Amino acid sequence: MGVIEKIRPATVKTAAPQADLPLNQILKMDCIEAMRSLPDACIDMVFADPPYNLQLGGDLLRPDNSKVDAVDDDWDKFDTFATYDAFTRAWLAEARRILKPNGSLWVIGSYHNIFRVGTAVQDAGYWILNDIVWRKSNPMPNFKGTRFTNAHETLIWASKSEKSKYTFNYRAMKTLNDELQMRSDWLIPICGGQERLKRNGTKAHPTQKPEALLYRILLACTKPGDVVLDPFFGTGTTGAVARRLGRDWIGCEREDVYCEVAEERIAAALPLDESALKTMQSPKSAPKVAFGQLVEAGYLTPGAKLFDRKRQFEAVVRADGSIACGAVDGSIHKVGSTIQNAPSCNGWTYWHFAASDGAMKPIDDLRQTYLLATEP
Amino acid sequence: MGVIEKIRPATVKTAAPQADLPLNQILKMDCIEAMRSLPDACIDMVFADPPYNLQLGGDLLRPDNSKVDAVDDDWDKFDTFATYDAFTRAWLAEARRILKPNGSLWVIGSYHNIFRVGTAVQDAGYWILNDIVWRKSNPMPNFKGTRFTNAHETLIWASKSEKSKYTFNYRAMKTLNDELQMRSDWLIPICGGQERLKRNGTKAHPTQKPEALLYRILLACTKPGDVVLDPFFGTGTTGAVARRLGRDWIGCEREDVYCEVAEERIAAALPLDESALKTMQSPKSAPKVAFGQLVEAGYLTPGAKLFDRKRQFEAVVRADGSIACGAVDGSIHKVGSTIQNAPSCNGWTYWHFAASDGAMKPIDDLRQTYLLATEP
DNA sequence: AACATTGGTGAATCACTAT
DNA sequence: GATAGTGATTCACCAATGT
Repeated sequence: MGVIEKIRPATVKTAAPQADLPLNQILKMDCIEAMRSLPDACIDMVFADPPYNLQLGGDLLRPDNSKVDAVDDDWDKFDTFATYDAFTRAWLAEARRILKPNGSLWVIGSYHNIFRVGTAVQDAGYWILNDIVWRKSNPMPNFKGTRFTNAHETLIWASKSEKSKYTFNYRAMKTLNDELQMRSDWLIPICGGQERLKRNGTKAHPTQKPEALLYRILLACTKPGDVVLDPFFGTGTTGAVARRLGRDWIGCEREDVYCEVAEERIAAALPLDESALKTMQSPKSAPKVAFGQLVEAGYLTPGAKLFDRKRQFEAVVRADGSIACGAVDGSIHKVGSTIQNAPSCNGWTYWHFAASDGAMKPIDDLRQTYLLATEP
Repeated sequence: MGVIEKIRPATVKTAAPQADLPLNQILKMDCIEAMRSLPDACIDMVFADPPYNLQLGGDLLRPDNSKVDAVDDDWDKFDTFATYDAFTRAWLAEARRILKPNGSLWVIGSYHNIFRVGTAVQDAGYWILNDIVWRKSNPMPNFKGTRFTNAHETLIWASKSEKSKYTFNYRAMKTLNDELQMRSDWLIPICGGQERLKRNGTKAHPTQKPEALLYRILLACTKPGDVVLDPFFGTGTTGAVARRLGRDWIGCEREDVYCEVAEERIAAALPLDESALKTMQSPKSAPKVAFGQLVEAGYLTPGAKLFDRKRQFEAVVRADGSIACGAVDGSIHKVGSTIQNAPSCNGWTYWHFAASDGAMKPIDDLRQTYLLATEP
């Protein structure tokens, strides 16, 4: 019997002062302008899929309106990069302002732009937690045979600052990946088939992202009820997945066509019910049990003997829940670390007791039994 | 039969004025100084494995309390991003000067530094051709369960300029990859076992790269007789592979110990061993599918019901790919074994879902469908 | 000889709470 | 803010030893 059964339901979040946020809406304007209309520290996650190419076509902010003669290729390139960098730094700064202190940022890009974005992320004060590789199971081939098949895109996951206590649902990710830690390389098909949104028979958006990608991101790094903002909303993949997973969302998008498609799509995306939303929890969210409680409750009698797995050490349980091993005494953890000369020790798994059948079992088993018996 | 045999003989090169180059030698000095001693446009490829600027905190302990041997060498320490950027731009500029017009650059890094390096590569006038993901088959886990397992590093491949007629041995790569185009994600084990160089019983260099990685790079982007320069030579992986493949090399390295180890190693010039060849020839990973992927991909919706063949038990699919059957929850395998009180259970064949025609089908059918749809 | 068990390790930005 | 206490946390591969 595992630990899972003991997990309490998600604690109810204290009424968030978010009543004035434009939740679950598309702000039909430039993303920087849109973010400026929001208060500081109100967003749990920003997911951004910014323009990749550097052919800006007047779309983006140009710090000064000077026109550069495209005589020198290198200079022209530099100007283009500088313009893109300025735009990137501007939206990243706004995004960081509206992020809560423990909020996090996801950005996706390809080799055309991701290095510039990543540098700007670091310079803006974010703290990179991982870079993630989206491996496409069905990428477009390199028709000319001149390069390697460009079969992946890169995502950056960063917290607002180095000290942030960001959300990472470790256990849910491990469960999702067949009880192995989720790695930084994800194999996910590109968006096609029924999922690919069409408008007048052609694809509605050139770079629609697969829902599976957003699903994993939101499941990993947000909690139900969190607010996710997407500055480049497009056809609303972020909104659709957020709604399904019981997260609130805010989108920024200037193109009317995209907004229409996104609104239809999200309306059709049904939220999951609460039981389906539940994910595997880490044992640390289970109520704590002090070793002394087991003694009080009679699961172990004062005077009982505890052993390490190899029976090299023997300790005696005392009435107050401390244990003594030779001259060393104290908590199960402290004695364990002292006699091993280790910096730390989890006494629950280090110490064993002799069960009625003579087998040695970790005292953590007793804790589980106690939890089962005392859970309301 | 390896791939080597398929390589065409070197096309006759126009009399190369390279008689005065320090071929197949280690220049025992700072790499910028070393490159300055070389003439313009004399190198076919630069492969660089620069310091990553890891910025590690305190010690990291494994679950068994042993200490992780961190990279704490002085050569990896930089005060600020600005210092690191200046260093990066300086060596990239020298490297570009000594590259032939059709030469190309490879750089490897992790999320700590690769974004800054990539930005500098673009700003220096190089033209990025691909970014390549080295997926590690055996990375170090994330011991604390705080992030995704950092399971890859990133390489950038760039030509000297946009107009360069760079070398890409498309046919050799396709042959190496079972007659499929070589993709931008490469699965290669980290360097260990016999290949890992030791000095006094401990690793000679903290970040020795696997020969398989260099093998693929040199095979793809150089011709026999080409000159490869490595500004951060370390223990000479680049030199060893270059020699085996009939390429000339030049290394830059300041540390005497690394130079000694590298010289011995290259002199020994071991032929590729069988295991290394195998890793290079069969880069495809086993098509393993986690149950959670089916949920992410929409093959099963959270909230869907699963049944055993006799419909005695019913379980609900949850968002993270766990299932819940009454009070029991966990993976499809664990829940199956628990409710049957069996030591183990193959969830794929035990659990069934109701197909659109009402028939009960094992979820393994979904896995097969998914594999067919996503097989790379 | 063949197989099972144990121990070691790899470019890592690796905890949280109460006092 | 610093310190101390509690206790959560690992995958693949290789080498050496044990059965």
